[in-house]
Amino acid sequence: MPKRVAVEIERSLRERLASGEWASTGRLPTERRLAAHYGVARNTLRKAIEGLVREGKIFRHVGRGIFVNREPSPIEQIFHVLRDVSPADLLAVRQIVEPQAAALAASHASRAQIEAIAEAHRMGCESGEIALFEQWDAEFHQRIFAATRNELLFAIHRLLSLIRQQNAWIDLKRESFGEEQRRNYCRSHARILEALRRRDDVAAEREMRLHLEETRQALFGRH
Amino acid sequence: MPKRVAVEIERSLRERLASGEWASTGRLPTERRLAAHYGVARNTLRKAIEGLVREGKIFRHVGRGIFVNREPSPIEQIFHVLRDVSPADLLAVRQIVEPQAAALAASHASRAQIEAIAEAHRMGCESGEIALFEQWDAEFHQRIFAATRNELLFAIHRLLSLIRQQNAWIDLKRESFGEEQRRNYCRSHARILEALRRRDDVAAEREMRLHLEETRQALFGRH
DNA sequence: TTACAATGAACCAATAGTATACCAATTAAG
DNA sequence: CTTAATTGGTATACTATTGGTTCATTGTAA
Repeated sequence: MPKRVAVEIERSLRERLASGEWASTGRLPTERRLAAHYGVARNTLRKAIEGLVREGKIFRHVGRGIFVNREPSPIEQIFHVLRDVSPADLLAVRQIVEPQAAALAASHASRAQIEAIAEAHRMGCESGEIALFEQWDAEFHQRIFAATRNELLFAIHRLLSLIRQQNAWIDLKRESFGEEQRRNYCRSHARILEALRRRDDVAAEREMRLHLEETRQALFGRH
Repeated sequence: MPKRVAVEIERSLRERLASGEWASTGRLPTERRLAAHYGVARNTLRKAIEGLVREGKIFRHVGRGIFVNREPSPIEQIFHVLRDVSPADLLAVRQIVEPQAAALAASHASRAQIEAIAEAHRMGCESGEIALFEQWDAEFHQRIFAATRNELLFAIHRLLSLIRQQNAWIDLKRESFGEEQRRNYCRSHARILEALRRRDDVAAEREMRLHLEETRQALFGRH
């Protein structure tokens, strides 16, 4: 029978790969070098590595080379997801988290923190430009999370803010954002702030929920 | 093989930056000087520093030069917080997020996803060792988040799981975790699963809320 | 002979790096 | 204030290397 050199080479490459021989640099020699190393034609070597490619143990790029498939760390995996989250998913999470955060803030906020929230509300309502309003709008929500006195909750909110900043679909919102909408938001913020001042966690939760429903309709229309 | 000089230079610059070589003046040499130092074209050097710019470790100004950014990037700041979150804060966030996630799962889960949740429940109840039970317990909750079909929500849950894994205070829980508690958890899981099977989002939310209250009492005692 | 593995060669397309020029913002000297 | 030099930002042309592909040819076992 024919010598079947390819399967021998494939076995050898599997061993060398498992031994971590290429793990440090993360890349293998070129096909031509490997072929020369095994004293074999490039076609034969390509047959030998096709199985490894199909199994996902290695992957190749034209003009670059052959690389070992390194499993990304859990954190890397998570952040890979965060890069392209849909606006619908983001809003759904906000609708889960923010009303409860408002309730917590009503219970836990210091007087200074509530005044900081009030300041953000006032600056937002008084600001003329849309860009400035959006900045104070973000500040308003952020200060509510800070007032929960829950570091983890605050961190999650900053994470959500980061997603909003680095995703382009936020521009869609800006187009559909007029003067009337701005006044509505301002009134909603006022009701939330009022509930916080009264330390009324139930009302704060409700008003924040209504505010986010308002936001949802501005983005996606009513259901 | 293509030399990939840029990657090497990027690694070198990362080291020199971390070592504080440019910390005193706060600025790096010009692109042309750095390129000459590494004996490389300016294009290549620019590729090498693009990653550092994207991560916010350095920033550039036309006509001025390249400067080191003393402030950690937003993501680094967030993760610095995540490293030492109190168990109380973590549980509070779980109590906010997980009941709503259960409700979403009841509405959005596929039949296969519900069966996957049921499997995790069954394996957990049948497992003899505590360690094995905890593994399936985590899997139970994770699969509920997967069933929400909200990628961001799923990512947040994996983030919370990471925090639990890398913080040492989880050991406190294990000490206070007996056979009776395990049976209680198993019954709670069964009620949650039943609600999911009925597509009853209100019941799923309620049962998950009760389950987390149960967890809170196991950790901190009753209020 | 026949079937199949392997060879050797050629060419394509993608990528990395080099070299060069020009632009716009900034800075410093006159 | 004006002007020249410096610096990062950008674009283009060119070279070399690498994986992707095809094809004619050779060698060997059935």
